[in-house]
Amino acid sequence: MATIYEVSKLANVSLATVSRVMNGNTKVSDKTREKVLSAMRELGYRPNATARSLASNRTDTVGVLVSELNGAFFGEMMAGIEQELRLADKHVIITTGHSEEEKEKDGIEFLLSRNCDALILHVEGVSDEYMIELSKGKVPVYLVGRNIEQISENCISLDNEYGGYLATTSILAQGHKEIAYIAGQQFKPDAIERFAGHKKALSEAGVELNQSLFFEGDFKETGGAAGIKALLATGIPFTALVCANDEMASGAMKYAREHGIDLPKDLSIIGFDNVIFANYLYPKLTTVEYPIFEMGQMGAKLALREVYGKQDVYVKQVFSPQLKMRDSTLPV
Amino acid sequence: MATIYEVSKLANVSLATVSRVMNGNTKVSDKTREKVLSAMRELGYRPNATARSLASNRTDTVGVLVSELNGAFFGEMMAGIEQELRLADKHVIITTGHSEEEKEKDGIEFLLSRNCDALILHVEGVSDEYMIELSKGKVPVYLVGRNIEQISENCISLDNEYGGYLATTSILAQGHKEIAYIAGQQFKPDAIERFAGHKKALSEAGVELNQSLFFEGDFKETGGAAGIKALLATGIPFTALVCANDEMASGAMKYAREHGIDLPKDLSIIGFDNVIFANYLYPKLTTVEYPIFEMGQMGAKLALREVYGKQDVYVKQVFSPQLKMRDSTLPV
DNA sequence: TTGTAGGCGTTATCAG
DNA sequence: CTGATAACGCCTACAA
Repeated sequence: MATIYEVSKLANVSLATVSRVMNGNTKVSDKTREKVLSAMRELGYRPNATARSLASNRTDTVGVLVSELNGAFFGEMMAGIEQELRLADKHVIITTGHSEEEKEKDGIEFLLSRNCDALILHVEGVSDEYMIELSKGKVPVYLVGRNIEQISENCISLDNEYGGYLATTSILAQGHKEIAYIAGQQFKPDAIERFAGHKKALSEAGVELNQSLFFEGDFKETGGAAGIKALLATGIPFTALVCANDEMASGAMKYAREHGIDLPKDLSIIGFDNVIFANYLYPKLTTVEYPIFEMGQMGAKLALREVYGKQDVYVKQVFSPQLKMRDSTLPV
Repeated sequence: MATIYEVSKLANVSLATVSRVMNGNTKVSDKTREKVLSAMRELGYRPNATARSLASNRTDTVGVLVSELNGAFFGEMMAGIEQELRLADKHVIITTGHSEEEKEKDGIEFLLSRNCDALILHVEGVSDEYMIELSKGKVPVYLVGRNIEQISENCISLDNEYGGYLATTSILAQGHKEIAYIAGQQFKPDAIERFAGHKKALSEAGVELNQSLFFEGDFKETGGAAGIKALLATGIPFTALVCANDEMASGAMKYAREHGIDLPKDLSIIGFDNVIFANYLYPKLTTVEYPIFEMGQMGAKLALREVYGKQDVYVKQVFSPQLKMRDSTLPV
C-alpha cells in the first residue's frame, strides 16, 4: 500500500504538502495540488486512517450505544444516526447495553477504549449522576431519548410525560373510565414519565387511578401478554388498556384475542412509539408517535456541530410526541 | 493520560516488557508482571488503541455492512454479530448498503478505509464477480445470507430454495391450487432462490404456475400491499398467497383486510423469515424460519476463527429453513 | 505557498 | 526472560 511518502516523492513535493492536499485546510497552489492528486491516483494511494488518528488525535469515529440492536425502535434510531454520520464521513462503532447498568457502563468503557471522538448514547440503566460525571470527561457525550437537566445541552429528548398524557387523554375523550395500564420498567425514565402523564390525564379528568389495574411490564411483546393476563385475572373490569409502548400493546392484543376478547369492541388498546409495525397490526394500533429516527439524526448532528465543528447545522433538542389515531381504540 | 512509557518508568522495566504484560504473548516473570500491573493500576493506564493499531497493523475492528439498520431481519443479524464480537473484544463498525450496488460498494470502501481486520457483509446489490474479486484483497470478507460457490468457505447461508419449496409445499398440502406469489426484487439472490423453490414445489405437484399471479415486490410492507392490490386487480381468483418475506405478507394482510377479505378464511397467506412480529400479526403468520441471529453469530465466529486465530470455534455454514405453521394458512 | 523535523503511543525485531 | 531501538504513516508547528 502506497504511503504519503511515496506520493510526495512521485509528486516531487514534501510530505507536508501532500498532507495539506489531503486535508484541504491550508492553501496549496493549484499546480501543486494537481501534481499531488495525480500522483495519488497513479499510486492508488489511500490514507491510513490509523496513522492519521495517531498523529491528529482524532479517529473520525463516533461510538453509539443502544439497548438492543434488534427491535424496531432502536433500528430507527441507529438508522438516523448512521445516515447523518456517514454523510459526514464519520464512522459509527456500535455496541449494546441491554438496559442494564453494568452492561451499559461496560459498553461505554468499550467505546471509550476505542478512542471515539464522541459518544451518542441511549442509556436506561445508568443514573443521572453517572452521566453527569461522564460528561465531564474528555470525550463529549450526547444523549438521545433522555434529558438530564444539568447536561441538557447534550440531550435530544422527547416529552414523554406529554406523550403519556396525550394517550390517556385520547382514551378519556372516548368516554373510557375503567382504564388499565401496562408500564415499562419503573427504573427507566421513559417508563416513569409516560406513566406520570397517564396519571396527570386521569387526575385532570377526575378519574381515579386504580392501582390494581397497573402492571409493570418490560417493553416487550411478552411483557404485554403477561400484563394483560394479570390484569384480566384481577377480575376488575376495564374497557381500555394503555400500554407504554407498541411492543407490549401488540403482545397484549395477541393475548386478548387468543382469549376471546373482541378487539377493539370489547377493549380499546393504545400504544406508544409508533414503530413501523403498529400500522400493520390488526386492528391498526392507535399510538403516540416517537420520532426516533429524526431524534437519532439530531444526536448525530449535535455531535457534528460540537465535535467536528460543522457550523450552521440546525439541531432541535426537544421533540413533542403526537397522537396517531387508528383503529384499536373506540368510544366506549 | 498515562502512556506505556510512564508505566515502564514507574515499574522500572522497559517499554517492551510493559507491552508484553499487556499482550500476554511472551513469557514474563511473575514478579515483573506484578510490578507492571500495579504500576498500570496506579497510573490508571489504558492502552491507546490507535497507537497499538498503527504498530501492530491490527485494529481489532470488524466492519459490518447490512442493507438497512431498521427492519426486524437486519436487527437480528446485527445483534448476533455484535454479541459474538463484543465477547471477543472486537469492535464493530457498521454501515448500510441499501441493497443498491453503488451504495454497497461505497459502503465497503468506507469500511476498508477504516482498516478493518475483516468485513462481514450482507450484500444484495453487488455481483458474485465483484465479491470474488473483493475476496482476493488483503482484508478477509465474510458473507452472511448469501452463498457464492467460489468463496463458499467464507459464506454463511440459508438454503433459500428449500425454504421457498417448503412454503409452497405446505400450501399445496392444504389443497390450494390457485396460488399467487409476491416476490422480492428479482436481482436479489434470496428472492430468486425462494421463487425457484416455489416453482419447484408447484411443478412437483403438477400445478401450473400462473404468470399473471406473480408480482415482483420489494421485501417491504408497502410492496406487499401493492402486490396484492395488483394481483386482485387481475380478476383471476386465488385462494393462497405466498410472500417472499414477512414484511410483504403483513402489508398484504393489511390491504386484504381493508378490502373486505376475511383472513384466513378467504385467503391463506404465508411469509418467510419468521421475524419477531410474524407471531403477533393477526392471524398469526405461517412462515418459514430464517435463523438470522444465529447466522450472524456464525459470521462473527468465522471471522474470529480465521482472522483472530481463535481455534476450536465451531462454525456452521449452511442453514436449513424450517416451516412455522401458524394461523394465516388454512386448508382450502 | 512550501519544506523540515519532531512527535503521536505501541509493537516488533534483535541482541543480550 | 528482558532491554534497546527502529519502525508504523501521518500531522503540525516552525522555518524558509
